[in-house]
Amino acid sequence: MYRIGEFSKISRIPVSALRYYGDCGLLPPQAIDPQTGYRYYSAAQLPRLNRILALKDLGLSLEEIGSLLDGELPAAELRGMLRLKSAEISHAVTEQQQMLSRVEARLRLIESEGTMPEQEVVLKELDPIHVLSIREVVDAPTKIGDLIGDGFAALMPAGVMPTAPCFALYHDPEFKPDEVDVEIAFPVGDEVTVAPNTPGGRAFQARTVPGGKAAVTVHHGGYDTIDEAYGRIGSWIADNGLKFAGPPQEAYLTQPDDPAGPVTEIRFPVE
Amino acid sequence: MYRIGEFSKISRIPVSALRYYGDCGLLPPQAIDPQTGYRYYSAAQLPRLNRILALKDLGLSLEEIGSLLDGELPAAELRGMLRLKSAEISHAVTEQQQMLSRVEARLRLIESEGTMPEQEVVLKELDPIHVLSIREVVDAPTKIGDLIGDGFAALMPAGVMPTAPCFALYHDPEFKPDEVDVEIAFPVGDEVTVAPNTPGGRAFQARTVPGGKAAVTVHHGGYDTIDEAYGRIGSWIADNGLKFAGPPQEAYLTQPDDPAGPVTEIRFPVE
DNA sequence: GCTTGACTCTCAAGTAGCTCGAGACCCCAT
DNA sequence: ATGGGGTCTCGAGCTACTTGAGAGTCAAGC
Repeated sequence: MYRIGEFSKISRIPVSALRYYGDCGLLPPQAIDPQTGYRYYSAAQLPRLNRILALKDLGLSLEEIGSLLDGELPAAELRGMLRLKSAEISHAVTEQQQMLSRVEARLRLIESEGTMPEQEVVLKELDPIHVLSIREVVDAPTKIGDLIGDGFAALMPAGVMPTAPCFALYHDPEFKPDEVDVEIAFPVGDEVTVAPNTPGGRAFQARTVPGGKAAVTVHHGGYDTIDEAYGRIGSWIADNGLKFAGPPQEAYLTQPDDPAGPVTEIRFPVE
Repeated sequence: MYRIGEFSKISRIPVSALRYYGDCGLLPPQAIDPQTGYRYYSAAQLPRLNRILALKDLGLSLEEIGSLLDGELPAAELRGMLRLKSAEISHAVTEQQQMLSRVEARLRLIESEGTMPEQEVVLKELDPIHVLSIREVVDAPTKIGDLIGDGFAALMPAGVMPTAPCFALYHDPEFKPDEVDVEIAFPVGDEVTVAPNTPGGRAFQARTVPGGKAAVTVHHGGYDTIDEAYGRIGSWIADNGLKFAGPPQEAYLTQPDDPAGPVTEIRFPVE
């Protein structure tokens, strides 16, 4: 029978960890002196301790280990657990590798630029969103503002309030400045399916814009400099080895009269 | 100005996380109503939030992000930080991969054996340890017990108490049952350098057994079945792609009169 | 028998990055 | 005035321990 310090020395596990394993029932001491509370361990407990360590080494949590050890090892269950773990770990590995490649991309970027960019591109998960939208081919990007105005003008009096900032979807496979196929979407509750025509006589369509992963960045400033944001997001997508997966979106996050200037969010569905 | 729920919707960050970022100074709300405590955010804060997310995505902690953002980005420091992170992540990746291969080795083992072994092999870090030792070539493994007895008989009267269980080192490059080159080591304090000869007339030598990683398992039971443990540890080392790195050790963890039977720990320095 | 120093005990708090819940307050529409 | 949904603060919970405070224990030397 060893005292905890000696047992710690021969097992090479810190005293505090041994106490912890004891307290949570994983490795109770062989005996506890009822007078002094001293824990006493025996060498015969090393196999159990080693099994705990080995399972921990496989990435199992102490709780999982406990149920395995006390459940007398139903081999099938252990197999299932390990298969799960294996999937989990290989998922973690690919995630880490992606993180590594992101870090390295960022390092290259810093070495070439000498500094960090003002705006970042991040990957986000978009929820599917139900909208009322109008789609039209316009001959100049500035007409988009008019479309939005018309849309609001039709919806507000009808008592339909957008539930999130409105946004545009660009359906052109490539950009043509004098023939833009654009859809203006107003997020609304799921139950809203009809709306009056716009002042320009256009009809709303109710549909659900699909969700999924998207590369997202924001542009802070006038519309004439928005190309920066598009350039940034494009090279980020390339750097991270992703692919376009749907029409890009442009969300208008500020009121037209915001003193801090307009803020636009650009979202490219990817992968 | 958005309330926290709206800002959460457009940033797709949970309210609780926004509050947390605000509380720890990373992203304080643009304004807080002093009457109600309501937090108000503006779209102009999205760039900062995105930067936080991007840096978090690179694996930086919130504290590191804070110091980078508030320290106005000394590019050199950021570079250093990222290089550190990069090394850290690739280290984590190789560790995870090793864990994965251990899990898969274990899975294979279960599929072939149908159950889990009673004893485990684990990798531990050995500390260098100062010992008094006697080395001799004996013609039968059973003579090792006599050597240990002689060693104790010499040390105890001289007031030298071992500080840890004594162990044997096997110096043979290969095993020969009738000619075993064995060293019996008694761990002692650093300051102990001399001891009387043993009853058999053998001289102690003071030396430090080097530390390092070792594959460790314990054998519970008589010496005649210790081959199981050697077999186990040998195949474990092979399965995990390690190499022997020094003479194996056998530590005797129990007193000869322990009612639960003897317990022996076997350690193979590796890599 | 007393002191000293090493060891051990219990209990509480800290770690990172949030999430969740309780109980109270606020805002807006009817 | 009321009701429902949003928001507030504060505290606990998550993992696997580590660290520290304050008190009790053990063995050896005087």
